[in-house]
Amino acid sequence: MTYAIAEAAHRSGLSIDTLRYYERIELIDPPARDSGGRRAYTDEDLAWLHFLTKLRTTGMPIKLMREYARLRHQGVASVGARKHILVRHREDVLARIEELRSCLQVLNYKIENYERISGSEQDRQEVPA
Amino acid sequence: MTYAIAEAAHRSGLSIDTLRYYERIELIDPPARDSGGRRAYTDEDLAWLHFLTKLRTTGMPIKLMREYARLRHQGVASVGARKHILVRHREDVLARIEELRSCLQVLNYKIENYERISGSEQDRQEVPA
DNA sequence: GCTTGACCTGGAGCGCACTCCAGCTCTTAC
DNA sequence: GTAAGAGCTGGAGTGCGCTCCAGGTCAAGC
Repeated sequence: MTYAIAEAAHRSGLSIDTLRYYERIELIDPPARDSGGRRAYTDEDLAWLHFLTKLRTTGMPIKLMREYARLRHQGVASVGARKHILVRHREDVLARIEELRSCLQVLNYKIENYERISGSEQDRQEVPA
Repeated sequence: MTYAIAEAAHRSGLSIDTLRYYERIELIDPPARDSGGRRAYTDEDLAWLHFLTKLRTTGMPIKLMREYARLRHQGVASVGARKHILVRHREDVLARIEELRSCLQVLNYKIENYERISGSEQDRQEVPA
């Protein structure tokens, strides 16, 4: 089973242009081509794309994703290096979640404040900032 | 108490250039100037900057921050609109946290997988993608 | 056999959020 | 009074991650 680029785009949630872009910058291997020279993505290609989108979503820079993709070509010899990248990235993601959570508290505080202001009729007594 | 731009940069965690940039794009009001024409930031300015950095950290686009800053000038009349922005943004942040969490599971799965591979001596039997 | 539509390539363009630069002024310390 | 250093302005440049475009090919349906 293979997929034309439009279908691969649909399934991966990326645009057609982005798929070709990812290929150009060597994030993904050039997929097979059909008789007419068109890209034919396999399920394996899609699985890799799916994983890449997870890395992107979590904010991994494309440079590092490329590094990871490069290591992948070296097979089992690079397992340690790849694991290292993912473990470090996991730390980044956890830190990011914590950061968001801490900002959330500020947001909550501000929102509560607005509720107090509009709840009461005391005008013009807004807390600065 | 006022602060020179270098000190304001230090305290806000932004760069001097970014402070001037934020002023240019009307994210912050032009601060007072000292006798020599140099910017003199107040504690209130810093408090606003501090809040802005929270919004930035949580991924609010600068356009929306500008809108928020604009509303702020309208005083109490805009409290509803400002609250609305923050409430919507809070939803975005919560959704983002959930997204990160879900990606974390994929990451964990991959890392465990790598641990199985390098733990056993079975080479070349890597799960695709 | 001709139109239509998906796909192809190489390369240019874009939006965002800064970041840097040249050339100037102003204060402070010697 | 002069040299150093912080700050000033307007404007150009940067890096990232796409996104768009022109001009062409190819296969399928009428």
